[in-house]
Amino acid sequence: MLKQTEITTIRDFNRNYTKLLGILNRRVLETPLSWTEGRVILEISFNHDKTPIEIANNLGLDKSYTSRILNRFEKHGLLTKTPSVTDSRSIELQLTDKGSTLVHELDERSDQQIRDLLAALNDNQIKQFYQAITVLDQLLFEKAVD
Amino acid sequence: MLKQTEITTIRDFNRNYTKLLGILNRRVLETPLSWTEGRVILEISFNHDKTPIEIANNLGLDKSYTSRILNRFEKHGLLTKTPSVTDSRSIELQLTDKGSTLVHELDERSDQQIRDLLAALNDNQIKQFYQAITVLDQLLFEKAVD
DNA sequence: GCACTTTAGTGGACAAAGTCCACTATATTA
DNA sequence: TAATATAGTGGACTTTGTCCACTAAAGTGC
Repeated sequence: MLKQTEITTIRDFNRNYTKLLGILNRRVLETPLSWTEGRVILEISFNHDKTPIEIANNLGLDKSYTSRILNRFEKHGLLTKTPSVTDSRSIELQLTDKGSTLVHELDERSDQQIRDLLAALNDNQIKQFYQAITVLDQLLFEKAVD
Repeated sequence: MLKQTEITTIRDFNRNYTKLLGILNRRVLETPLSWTEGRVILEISFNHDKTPIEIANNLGLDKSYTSRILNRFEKHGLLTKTPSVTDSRSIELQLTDKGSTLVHELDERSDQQIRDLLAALNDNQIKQFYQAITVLDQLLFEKAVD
């Protein structure tokens, strides 16, 4: 099926690509947030997660760890907690204006990360890149038919 | 150049892809080594690094941190250190048989990671995947001409 | 040769990130 | 109603990584 040289090519690409993204991510992270904190606040914003447990589950984090992160967010005025009306063991999270502003900033930096990634390419190459990404996305994440 | 929707597609792909690789990596990491330790021992083996400072530089690690990792490796019989003949401040590293065996095991697990990645795809899809990876690799890492 | 600066490796002290466990208070199930 | 499961929290801990200072050996300019 796959030759050893092809596996090696894919492995090398994966290593190089994740490394490159990691380097570009440093710019995204030039914020008060750590990598995981960034994922958490984006998860709250983007997926409209309402409770700590959802976030912990969706991101695969320890619930205790998540709890502490959310406490820090609250302390820094990024979100507010209100008791859940449907389950009084639970809590609902709302981003404050400050929190939303930060999310917006992270979002723009992430967009910039992509532009940086492609900065050295010309229009035709960017088109090729996008098409290749689309192929991978469909194959891995969208269960495209043959 | 890039539409916002395209940027979002790329961002989503990057997030999903790194997440998926991270999950598959857990299997690779079912060894006595942490992620960074794995990178270090592979670097010693693959790039034939001979000195701690080369490893620290190549992997972007703190030299103190690297020193401690290498000490652990020595303690666990994965490598031996010999004084450099050309620079007596420095040290040359050699993997022991045990170290080489571990590298081989990591290598096989990494290959298996790729197979797992593509496990749900049929032959034609695997071919498409490989071609797309090749395109990305050339565009990002091989400075291919237009 | 001799002062000066740089470099390789190490360890102490610390910070950041993440895990594990126990606990309380609710909710769910039988 | 009794037993069990779940949400959230905090204490204690480990792992991971950073920063700084130090020694000993090179390298550099003269």
